[in-house]
Amino acid sequence: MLGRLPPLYPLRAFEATARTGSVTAAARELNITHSAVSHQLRSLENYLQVQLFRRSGRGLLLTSEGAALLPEVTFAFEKIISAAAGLERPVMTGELRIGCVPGILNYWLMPRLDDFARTYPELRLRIDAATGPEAIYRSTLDVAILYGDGAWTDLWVKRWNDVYLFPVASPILLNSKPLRSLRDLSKHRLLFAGDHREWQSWLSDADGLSLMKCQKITMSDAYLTTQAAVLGQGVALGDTITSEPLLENGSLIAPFSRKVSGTQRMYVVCRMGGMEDRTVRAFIDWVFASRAGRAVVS
Amino acid sequence: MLGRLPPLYPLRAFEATARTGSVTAAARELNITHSAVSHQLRSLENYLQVQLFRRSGRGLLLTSEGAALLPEVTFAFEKIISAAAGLERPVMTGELRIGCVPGILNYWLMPRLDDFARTYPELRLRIDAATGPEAIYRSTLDVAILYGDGAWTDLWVKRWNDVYLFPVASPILLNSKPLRSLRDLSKHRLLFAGDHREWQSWLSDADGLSLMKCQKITMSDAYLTTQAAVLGQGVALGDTITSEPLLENGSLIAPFSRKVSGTQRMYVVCRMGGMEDRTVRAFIDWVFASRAGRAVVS
DNA sequence: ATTCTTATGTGAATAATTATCACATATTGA
DNA sequence: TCAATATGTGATAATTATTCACATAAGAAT
Repeated sequence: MLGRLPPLYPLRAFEATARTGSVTAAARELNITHSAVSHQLRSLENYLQVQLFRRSGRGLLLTSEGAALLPEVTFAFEKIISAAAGLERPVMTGELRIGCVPGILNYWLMPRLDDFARTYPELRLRIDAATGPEAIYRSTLDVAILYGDGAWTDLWVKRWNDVYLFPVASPILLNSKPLRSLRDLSKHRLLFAGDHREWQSWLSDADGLSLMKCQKITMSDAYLTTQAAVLGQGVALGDTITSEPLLENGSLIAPFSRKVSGTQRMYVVCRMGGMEDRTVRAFIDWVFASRAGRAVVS
Repeated sequence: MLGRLPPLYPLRAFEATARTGSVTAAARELNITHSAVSHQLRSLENYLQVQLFRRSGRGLLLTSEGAALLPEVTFAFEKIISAAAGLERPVMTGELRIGCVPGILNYWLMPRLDDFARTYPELRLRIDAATGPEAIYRSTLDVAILYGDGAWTDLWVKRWNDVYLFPVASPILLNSKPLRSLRDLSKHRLLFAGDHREWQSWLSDADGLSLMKCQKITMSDAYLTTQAAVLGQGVALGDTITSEPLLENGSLIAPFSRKVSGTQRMYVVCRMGGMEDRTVRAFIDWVFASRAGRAVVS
């Protein structure tokens, strides 16, 4: 190995960017921010002293040097991936205990679980609804997808997805009782998950109104409010992840386009050394690879 | 790129270790410590959940998994190196001004300079003896190989080599005036470079003696004392780098096997943004690749 | 056997790199 | 012209890589 290897992570950023044709797409693929990719590209160009892209405002274009580099690098990385994947190693066996907040569990995880389970047929899966990390601490669960502030001590935590909130209701309900303006909301029943903060934040973002005096029903979690909304029981605050399939198949309608970001975020969590467990890591890798905002499973 | 890339720097450590068959050799090749390589290997095995080496005390042996991985990875890295090297880019031209402490300059740099110059035929080189970083600050020099404590502010500094010191003298001198024991030293003339600290440290390491009362000559740098030793003028403190060729061709003899490490070290230095200059980086890369302790140029 | 020398392993601390955040800038298209 | 979308950037945070200082282990040398 006489020559010198260029910095490898910048190179991987280049590869993904050049292949997808976009910094943003590369960032999504690599599960990092576009900012990180942008920095890496700059540092690679600087290191190689070659311009790899021509910037044209909104998009990038490979220069001839970049175009020459891309296939070689793609090939090399694919070689590495396949070599690493092809290593003989024990089949994944044992039990993996997964926790998940109810909404994501029903509308995101359940429909995709088959994909994961199929990959590790020898793995026994146990799925539990969980709203906090307690079961992880207690070692009753190995991994969990949770909503919160991410400040759970002594746990391995990684941000998974941001959540954006907007009102949703059943088309049947809206048919009988229209919802065209904010004012109309007061004629509806509002469905609260947990506390009132999220609705409050949406309303105040909408026009500075605070909670209007209309009927309110509070339920323990977003899954229940969403289900209630589907059944025409009232207007819930849906989120980008759980409501997506319901909007798509027509079970729900989003009468307002305004979205506010949730007061907290989605995190993937396991115990401190948990990532050393292959099954845990496999699940976490899969969760990030299948992450919302990417290709949707039909 | 569906699969996931394993951590790349650990992978590069694996490649070098597996290819050379030794952690130490890999570390030398990568210009990092064996400790770093060892850590990386462990973390790669841990990540892949595969044992890549079988440890047998003093050496390593590839497992069958490791053996399967090696050629693929070597191939991939070579592909990357050749692709990066093959990029169209301007020939290196202009002037590169190199400074070096006199001893290394004469006994290490000079004999190897041809190798560097041949690689960049369009580059005009200017070589100066330099004992400190002043000329770098003044922008009279672009890079330098210096002896010191490395604490030069506002400069890019990287440790190059440690230096070990031991007495050296001409065989002719020793023929006429033997030097078998420490006591014999007092009958000789000692040659000091700069200050007395280095001799003092060797003597105190040898038997707690401080500077004995024998004749002393002080010269400005180690090149002069070494030359004086070659000419039979006395006993100098040679170092591992500069004395090596002289010991090899018989111009000098090291009557004692005891070595002490120098009070300071060798560093490669340039101005802060200097590494962005391709010629500077090329030289620094070359200096580290040709570093003492590696293959010797005949 | 005992010491020397050479090689690898390890935990804690440091250095360096990579990634994020919070904006800024620029382009396209409604 | 104003959103909406995409990239760029400096400052900061987080993560990785590397060193350090010492431990361990096995051949080689005495």
